[in-house]
Amino acid sequence: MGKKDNTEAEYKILEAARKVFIKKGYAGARMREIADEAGINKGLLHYYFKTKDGLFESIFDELLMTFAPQLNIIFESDLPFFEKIEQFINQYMTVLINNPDLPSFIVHEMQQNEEKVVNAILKSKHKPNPMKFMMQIQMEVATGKIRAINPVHLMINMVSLCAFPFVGKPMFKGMLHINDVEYLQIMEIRKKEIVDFIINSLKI
Amino acid sequence: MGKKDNTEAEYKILEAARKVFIKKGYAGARMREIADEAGINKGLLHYYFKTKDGLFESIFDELLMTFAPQLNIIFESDLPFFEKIEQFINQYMTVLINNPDLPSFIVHEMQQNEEKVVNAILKSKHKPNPMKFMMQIQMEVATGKIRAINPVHLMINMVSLCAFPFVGKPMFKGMLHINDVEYLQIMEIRKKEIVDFIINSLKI
DNA sequence: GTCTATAGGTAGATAGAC
DNA sequence: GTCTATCTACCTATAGAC
Repeated sequence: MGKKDNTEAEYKILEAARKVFIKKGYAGARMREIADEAGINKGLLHYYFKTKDGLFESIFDELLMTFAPQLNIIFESDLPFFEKIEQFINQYMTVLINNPDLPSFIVHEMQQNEEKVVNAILKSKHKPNPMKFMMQIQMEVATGKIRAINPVHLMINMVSLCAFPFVGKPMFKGMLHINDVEYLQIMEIRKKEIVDFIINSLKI
Repeated sequence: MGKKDNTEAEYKILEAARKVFIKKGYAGARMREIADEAGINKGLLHYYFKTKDGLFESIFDELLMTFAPQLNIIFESDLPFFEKIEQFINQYMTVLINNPDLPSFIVHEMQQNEEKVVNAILKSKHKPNPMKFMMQIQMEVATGKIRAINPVHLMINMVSLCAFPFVGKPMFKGMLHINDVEYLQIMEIRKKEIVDFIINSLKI
């Protein structure tokens, strides 16, 4: 077997690493399992990525960026208030539906290495900056467009209503006695449910 | 050193195991670290608990029970609807504020071993059964007491608004530039914020 | 019951043939 | 570039002294 396109092996390794790390977490993942998943040899992992830690960082940064820019859409856009909320919910839920196991992975690894991860986010050019959005909320309150509400909690509410159903998927699946496919269908319907829930709560 | 009260050593081990498992997760926890945390020898762990897996199960079942019975309070009580919601939010948030690292641990380990954990819950006498509560929601809608809302999503909303701020604590702390003490203060205020948010959303 | 010492297994990482 | 074989370190678990 001659030499292959090196980008292909590297790509297969990254794909496999993403899959295994997301499923098992950093501590639970095995270099052996990543190699098997990629269909290559264990030694080759260390040829492309010196250490497990290096491989992890290569994929983690990329995964973080799957979420952070989506958050910035709401925080920094100039849309009218209710439209901004609706667009954020739809867009964020779509990302989550397409990556249902990602939230659990992110929050777990963030907790394992809080300062390291938080610093990585803050240094990133995609750093979430909710201040503009929270000021817009206060403006809406001040001008009587919505009821008085604490901007910090409204922001937390929006993210929580979208993200937790994916983090707690096993629990809700068990309580509702449904399978993965049915759960994702519920999440699809949920886009509109969340928007209605928030908008109704904000009306004067 | 003579023999000590055996319940004391066992208690210290369980305390230490709970702390280390919650912080590091099953895969990341080390028997050595648990022994050190308990102030006893590594060999003694295996005297009281044959295996790491056995020690884990000893504490995990107990931790699960910290949450499930609280959920049943809302699902099975006979309180008027809005009072039931308020009591649930206050009670559940109090549990979470007193155990802020528990949600991340539970959801991560549930995902690692979904069928095993879900079966353990379903077999438990504290099994969460949201059916009664969801039927009450439908009754409120039918009698025109609240706006039309999907009971499944209202139930998910209530849990999500309480639990996610703890799962995503590192993220929110980073975004808001605050420390742990300040974060818990926000969570204390949040009890009322969540109740207001839900009640306002349900009004006709 | 509590400790020390160590066995047995497996993980990440390296060396070297091809 | 890709593989096999192996090293070293660490982790769980056991054996045995006290």
